[in-house]
Amino acid sequence: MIKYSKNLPADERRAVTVQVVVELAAERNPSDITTAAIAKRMGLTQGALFRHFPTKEAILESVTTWIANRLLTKIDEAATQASTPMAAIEAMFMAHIKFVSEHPGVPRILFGELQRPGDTLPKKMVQTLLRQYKERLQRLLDAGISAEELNPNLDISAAAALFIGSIQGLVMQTLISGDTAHIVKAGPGVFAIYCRGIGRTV
Amino acid sequence: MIKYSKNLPADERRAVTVQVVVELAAERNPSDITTAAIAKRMGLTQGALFRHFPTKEAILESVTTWIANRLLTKIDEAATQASTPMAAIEAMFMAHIKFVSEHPGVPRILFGELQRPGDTLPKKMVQTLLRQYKERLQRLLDAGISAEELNPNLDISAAAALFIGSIQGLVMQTLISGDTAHIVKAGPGVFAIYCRGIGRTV
DNA sequence: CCATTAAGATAGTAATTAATTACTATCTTA
DNA sequence: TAAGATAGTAATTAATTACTATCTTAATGG
Repeated sequence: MIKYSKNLPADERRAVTVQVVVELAAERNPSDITTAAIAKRMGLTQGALFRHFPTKEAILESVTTWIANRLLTKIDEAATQASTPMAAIEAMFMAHIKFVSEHPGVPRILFGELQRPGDTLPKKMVQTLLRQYKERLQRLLDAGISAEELNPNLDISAAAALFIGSIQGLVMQTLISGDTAHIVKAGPGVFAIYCRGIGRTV
Repeated sequence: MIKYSKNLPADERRAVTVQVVVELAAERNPSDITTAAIAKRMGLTQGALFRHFPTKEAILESVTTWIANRLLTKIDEAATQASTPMAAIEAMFMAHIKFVSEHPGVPRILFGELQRPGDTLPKKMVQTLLRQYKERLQRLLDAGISAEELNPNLDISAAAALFIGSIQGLVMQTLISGDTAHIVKAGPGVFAIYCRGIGRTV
């Protein structure tokens, strides 16, 4: 396993570090992740981390960048393959819950960053990510109305909020049950109700 | 202000402490709240806290108890005043977002506790709260189907998850915008879509 | 009005944290 | 294969954490 290799090139070490943080965030509250824990998971000493990142904050910045790139790429790929706006919204939903089920730490990291007081760089990055996410969503919802797939009187902003919320609700469910696979199983049922809520006819 | 009074009776001091934690959770990540910060907010020294609570964990237990009692009472009051199951669901939703807008720290505390590894007492208390919440919800949804207000083929479990998620989505929105009043303004729009999603006709 | 007691202040503790240090092992390449 | 660059180690730092022991003050009932 590369994760336990020593003397990795700096860029690989940084990449592995990001992965380890995402991994640890699946197991505990992201704000409880210490630099010692990150290093230990890689089989490194704590001090070695600071050869590759100037501060702990810089690690979180890299993690946020990875999440943003990865998530937006995944949902864009899914959406572009769909033929109708409604199909694109569904594909986006499924791609998102697949990503989250593969990386259960991700929503915790995002939610955690948003809670931080003041204007830290990682927090602003998460806000940017969610803004971009919302833009894509609203574009699709607009297109769906134009294509007469959706309720013409739909409140676009509310529909976007509920879309994000539906995923967050599934995340809550997995936190209650402790079963990360639950989100994929329960996802379609939740989306069906959402779909009915924004749709043209029932 | 009672909060800054000295020499409060022990039970009052404990009550004030709980309020202060809820207050602080609105401003920062709940897991970043230190005993020093709690004491400072009350105009007390840090050591004085431990006259009233044996451990920090015990403070969190009291906070969770307060939230559970308060939230369940509020939604029960709201639901019992409604005449139809659907009206009760709506009243429950509005009561919940009102409570959350008055105490923005509450959903953060609940989400934070759920993330903790292992089986801490506060975590189990939150799981119990959410289970009780879901029970009430599913009872109302069942009644709504019987009363022919709701889609007879409704996936009750998914509908409950989406209900909780819709609130969580609104919370996310407030975290992005930083505007706690937003949740009350945007709430009805989100609920309208939810309502359409579970409803019988459109 | 004073003695008792509950509440709080003061001044600590040990453990943990992110970060820094001087040093060593390993890889690359000319 | 020697020299320089890169990656990691081990020990230590100052700050912060939850928690405790001891002293002081304020409220209250006889």
